[in-house]
Parts: sequence; structure tokens; C-alpha cells
Amino acid sequence: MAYNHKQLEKKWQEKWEKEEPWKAEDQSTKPKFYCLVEFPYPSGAGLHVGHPRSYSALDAVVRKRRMEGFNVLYPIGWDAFGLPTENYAIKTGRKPQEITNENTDTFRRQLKALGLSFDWSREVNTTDPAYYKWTQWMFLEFFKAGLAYKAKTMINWCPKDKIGLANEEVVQGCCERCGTTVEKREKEQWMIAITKYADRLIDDLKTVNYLPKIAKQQEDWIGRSEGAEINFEIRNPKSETNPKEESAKKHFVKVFTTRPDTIDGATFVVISPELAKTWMDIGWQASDEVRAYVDSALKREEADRTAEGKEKTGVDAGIKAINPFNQEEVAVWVADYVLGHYGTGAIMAVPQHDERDREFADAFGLPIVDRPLIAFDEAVAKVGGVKTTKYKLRDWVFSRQRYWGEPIPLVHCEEHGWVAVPESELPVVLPPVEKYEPTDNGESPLAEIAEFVNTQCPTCGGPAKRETDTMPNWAGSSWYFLRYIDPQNDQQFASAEKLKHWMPIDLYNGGMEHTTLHLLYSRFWNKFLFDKGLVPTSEPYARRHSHGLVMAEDGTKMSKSKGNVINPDEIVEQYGADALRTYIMFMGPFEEPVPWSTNGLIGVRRFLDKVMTMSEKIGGGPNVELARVMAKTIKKIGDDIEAMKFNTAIAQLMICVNAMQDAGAVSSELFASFLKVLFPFAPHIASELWEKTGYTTLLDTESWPTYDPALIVDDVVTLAVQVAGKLRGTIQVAPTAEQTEVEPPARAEENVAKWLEGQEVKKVVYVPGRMINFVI
RNA sequence: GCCGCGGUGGCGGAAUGGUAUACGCGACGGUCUCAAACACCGUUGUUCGCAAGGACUUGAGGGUUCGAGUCCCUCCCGCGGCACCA
Repeated sequence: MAYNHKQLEKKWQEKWEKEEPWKAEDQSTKPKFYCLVEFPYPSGAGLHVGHPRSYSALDAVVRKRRMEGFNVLYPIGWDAFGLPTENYAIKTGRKPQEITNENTDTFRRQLKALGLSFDWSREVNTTDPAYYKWTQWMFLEFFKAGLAYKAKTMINWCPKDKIGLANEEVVQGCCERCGTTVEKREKEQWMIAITKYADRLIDDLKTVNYLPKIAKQQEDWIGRSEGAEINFEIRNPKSETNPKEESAKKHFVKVFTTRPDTIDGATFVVISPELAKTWMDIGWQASDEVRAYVDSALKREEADRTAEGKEKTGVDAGIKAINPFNQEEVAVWVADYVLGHYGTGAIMAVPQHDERDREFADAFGLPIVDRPLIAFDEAVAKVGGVKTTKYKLRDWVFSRQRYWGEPIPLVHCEEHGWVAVPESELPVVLPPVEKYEPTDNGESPLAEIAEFVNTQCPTCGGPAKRETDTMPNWAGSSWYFLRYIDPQNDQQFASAEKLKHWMPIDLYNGGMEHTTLHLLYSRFWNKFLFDKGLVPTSEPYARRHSHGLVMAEDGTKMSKSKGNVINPDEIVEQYGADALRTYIMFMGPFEEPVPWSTNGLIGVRRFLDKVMTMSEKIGGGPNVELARVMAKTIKKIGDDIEAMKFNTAIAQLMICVNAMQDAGAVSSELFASFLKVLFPFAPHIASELWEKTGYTTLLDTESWPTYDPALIVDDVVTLAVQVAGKLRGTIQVAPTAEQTEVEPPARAEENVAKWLEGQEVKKVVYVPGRMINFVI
């Protein structure tokens, strides 16, 4: 029976709004459960169906938790700083904050229309000065601890637009807006020393429960390698003519290798163009050919240098080094397949053992020798090497030359250098500006605001200038889970007591696209705060799970340009929030990408209509068969929600309703249990029917149903009877029946008897409740 | 190239080494209707057979096992991540 979802859902959403059954308690005798979903970036396009996929599924988890007696914290907020808003502001001349407010209003309305059980009283917004005051405060903690430092890095520069571009704005080496090829420019940027935490970020993965693929990606991203640094002496040409000078003039090239055991086969040394440049800067008289190669290599983008299938290039440096293991003289080359920023920027090439070295040796006719391996430690010791660990992870570039981000709360004084803005002056609020474009020299538009820039040095009171760079939008999202715990606190980012009550997060769900950066940054950020004694746990997330993308019906990515985007508003309008929530969990395994199907959605809506129909058929005597189905349903839904297998949980709900329908009627007790297990998925209709069946309580406050384990076990099961491993018939037996009880009827089964006729049974395999196999 | 995950009906997908194809969609047949939609009932892996029943079937090919979608080996294809990190 089709129901009026609009009226019904509105009624319950209003009721929930009024009664607030989802408010988390900061003090409670109940066990706590902190469930986190990645807060959305409130884009102008509104909610995508991908958002409800994660939010509905975790909503099902927390609804079950509440019914199990947990004090649940399930918060939501807005990660609202970012480029799309800023670009939209530039285009329309409107204020980013205004745009953000409109977008968050839309998102809030859309999320509420889905009946998600967020504790709305804890909403946070990263662009709210009361929020970013603490983002700035935490940055200053990094600064004071010496973990935030300024360094020269390369930024993406669009020569036509004359602005620095964020990595996200560079598409295949070109400016996203005008298509001009992006250049590299040197710029001083604030950096945060995340690499100091590299080991702990890897090692502590053992202490948390992440999906294996997530832990693996974190580990790979950090990229730890154990190896050794070994000096290769540079043969000083002068030493041949004047041996006395030899010891005084010794020069070395230091290489990093993870395979010191192969050193006997090292037939040449390769240094990166970056290292070659450094050598030239300190006086190396390189040939013109070398200079030309280094110049061109340094100009090119790294992406270009490391492009797929690229032929190896390089040039003979014209100098020799000594392999410290066997004292053989080897050539030194400069080649861009050796990276300047990793290891020592120089390698020993062992073409026999390394494919890249092999390729280079083949290309330039360098020697390849096959020598036996030496024990790792022995090799390192013999050549006087030093065991070292290197990481792929690089320090976090924390500056953006942009408007719509948290101002970095530092001032520069001629006398005192970089000085922290005192805590009493936080937050450093983003001032209004006329134009949101970056300036011609690539600085943030804040650099144009004299009143903002010119200030006093907090140390000496003398004239000083504010930093005009802003933070990346990873900043606000690195600690938002802490603010949910105590969102109104204006003395601290959150009280120690409340943090102790809620942390760590019991379950954190998000997309795989945030597995490396956001997850790593926020773990690092939390660890730093932990070291400062500001948060109670070293790891913020006890368990991390991820969801797959919702694809378009044709299996491709949904995109505005293709016009295949599903708008949640329209679905809610036409089929209802319960149908959308339930369908989106039913469509496939939670972790996998799944294509959208409007027909599938309609099927789920039909299921909800059937539930409505059954509510009219309550009555009849006890029905053991139905009681068994109900018991199995309660068990399966419970198990599946824990395992995040929402699709099979919903399949079981359907099986259960089909059984009720076949029975023609259902007792009020069984139906009540059914409504409780339906509730996490379709809370509106479950609540409505709960009320309709005469209950006055909210389902939210009811307890999760239990079942009689005896009902899970059937008295009679269908046993498969196989002859030589092939199914030849079935018989009805008790699941616990002994083999001696089962064998005679199995042999007697008409078709089985036929197959056994004239055969010698060599062996009988019996699995109670499953099958019996006569091996012939 | 390396790492990870996957390949099951017409489609989305189920399946602790034990009756493959649950559940849903679609399709077909029927009931209701003047008719259609909705709803409900039935059928639906392929194939041989009137039927009883048989043969085949989880990307391909081998293997282990009484028994393999599931475990092992070789290969093909798709998706995701990393990509000259020494």
C-alpha cells in the first residue's frame, strides 16, 4: 500500500527536531560511542547522493547503538574553506562567507530531510572565527614547538594569470582556468614537520583497526625504507701528480642505498641534477655539456621528468669515484632519474640488481658485472657506511597565497623575526577585501590590505608586518572531531574532561580519496596535541572504514557536465527519504563503487509499501514459522550492521516481510520486533507504524530486540544427498541427527537409490545439517 | 612497471570448503480492470527431454579435496593506489 511519504516524513522530522532524541550527553553512565563521518565541503551544487551513502549507513549503526544503550555522539559540520567558494566569489563579486552560509543552509536542509540522527546542537564550521581561532592557536603550538618553519619550495605559477596555483588547480601541467602551461617558481612557504612523526604514523597503525587497504595506503604514502648511507671517494685528479695532497683534498659523494649487500656490483655512481647544481655552486668546474644538462633538467617539472615510459637521459660528469668495497674506479654520471629530494640525491648504480640502473647502463654502455651478495651488515661495516632510514613522505606545505582560508597568525618584525600573535589577540580574523583574486606577484589578496598587514611586533611593539598567507583547507579538518566534543567552549578548543570522555573516535567512515592526506594529517595533528598533553589518545580513530562511490546508471562517474547527477532532493520528493536511505544501502556492498539504479530504488520503495500493507494485517494466532524467521532476521540484521554489510541486512528485511505476507498476518509482538530492526534503515516509516500500533514511546529510546537462540536452529533441515560428489536428492532430517539415523533414508531416496545401485560405497562423508556424500 | 581489490544469470548482487545464482531489478504468463497503471499470484542460469530425470555453468587453463565461486599455481581482463623513492 503506497503511503504518503511527504506528510509522514515531515511529521517525524518535526517531532525529532522538538524532542531531540539524538543529543549526546557529556556526562553519562552509559558506555559512549563516538561515530564520525567526514564533514562535507558545502559546495554550491548541494548534496550529492554520495553523501547520503556514508551518512545513512553510519546512521543505521548509531541508531542501533542507541537502542543498545550507548551514549552516542554522531555530529556533523562544514569544512567550508576552499577554492571553489573563493573562485565563485571572484566570479560573482560576492563575499565568500555569504556564499558559504547559503551553501551550508542548503546542505543542512537536505541532510535534515533525510532524517539523519545527527546531534545538530554540535554543528561546527571551519570558517567561523570562533572555530578557526583554535586552528590558529594549534598552528602556534606547532610554531612554538619548532615544527612550523619557513622554507623555499617550488609552487605552481601560471604566467598568464600571474598567480600561484594550488596543486588542485593544475590539470595535467596546465592552469585549470586558462590552459597555460604552469611553471615552477620558488617561494618561501610555511612548512610543518610531519616527517618527524613518520615512524609513529606507521608503527601506531598496529594499534588501530583500519581496513587493511587503508592502513596499507598510509604506510605506502609514508614510504619507509631501511638502508645505509655510504661514501664514495671522489678521485682527485691532483692526487696523481701530487700524492702528498691526497688526504687534504679528499672529497666524497654520499649515496643512499637499501641494498648495501649488492655494493660489489656497483659499477657507477649517479647524482641528481639538483646535487650537481649544488656542487657547481660550491665550485665544481663542470663541463658545458654537464651544465646544459643540469639546467634543462631543473627547468622541467618533476612530473615531466618522471613521466611514464620516459627514456633515461644523463651525462657523464667527467669525474671518477672509488667503490669503497672493492676499490675499483667507477664513473660518476648526472641523470634525472635520480631524484634530488630523496635520500642523499645520489646513488650507487648496481645494474645487475636494479632495473633502472640496468636500463641506464644499457643506454650508455656502462659496465654490468655479476658479483656475489655480501651480508647487509658486513657490507655496511666494511665500507664504513651508516645505517639510515628514509621516507617518501615530505614535510607539509602549509601556506596558500589565497584569501579563503585561516590567516596564519604570525607577524614579522625586523628585530625579532617571526613572532606569534598572542593568544589574547586570536583569532586573527579575515578582513573584508575588495577583490578576492591573488595579487600580481602571487601574494594573497590580504597583502593589499595595509590595515591588516601593518601591525606591531608583540615582542617589542615596533612596526611589524602580518603574514598574509593562509592555511590549506586540510588545517580545519585536521582537528574538527575534537571541536564536536565541546563546540561552544571559548576558553579551550575542548575541555580535557570531555575529551577524556569521548576520545578516541570509535568508528570513522569516509571516502578512499581521503585515505592518504586527510587521514595522515589529522592523525599527525592529534599525535602532536597528544605529545603536548592536550588530547588523551595518541591515535584519534580507533576504527576507520570507507565507502565506495555512487556511480551513474551507466557505471561512469556522476558529473555535472555529463548531466547524469542524481539530486537527492528529487528522490526524497518523489520516493521519500526512507526509500533513498534504504536503497542506497541495499544497492551493493558498502565499500564498493555501485551504479545508481532508479528501478532498484523503486523496488525498495515497493518493499516499504509492503511493510505498510502488513501493518494492516496485525493479528492472528502464534506462528512458529514466522517467529523463526523473525529470530533469524534479528540476528542477521544485528550481525550485518556490525560488519557493515547493509545490503544483506536489507535483503533479510525483505525476506522477513515476504514471509509475513505469505503468512497473511503477523502478531503484534513480531511486528514490533520487525519495526525495531527496520528502524535503523527507514526510521520515519518505522516510527509511524510504531505509533500506529499503539506505542507512545519514540523508537529511538526502545531497546534493540533480542531473540530466542533456540528459534534460530530449525527442527528439520533439508539435507543434500550426494553420490560421488553430485547432488542426487534431498531428505528432511533433524539438524543434529547422527549419521546412523541419516544414512538409511538417504540411501532410500528414490533417485539416490538409483545412482547407488550396483555401486560399492567406499566412504560416506556426513556434515550434519548440510550434506551427506556417498563416495563410490 | 609495482602494490591492493575484483571478474558469479539479461542487470545490481548473495554464498563459514558442503544444495551456486539469496534479495532486488528486468522479462514472460496469469488475476483484477471497459482498458491501462498499481497491486497480487506464478515462471525465469544454459541446454537435452513429453516427463521422470540428465548434461553443462561462477574470466581461461591446470592442481589439491569425498566435495572448489571459495584454497594453490599459470595466464587474461577490469577497477583503485603509487609511480625512476635507489
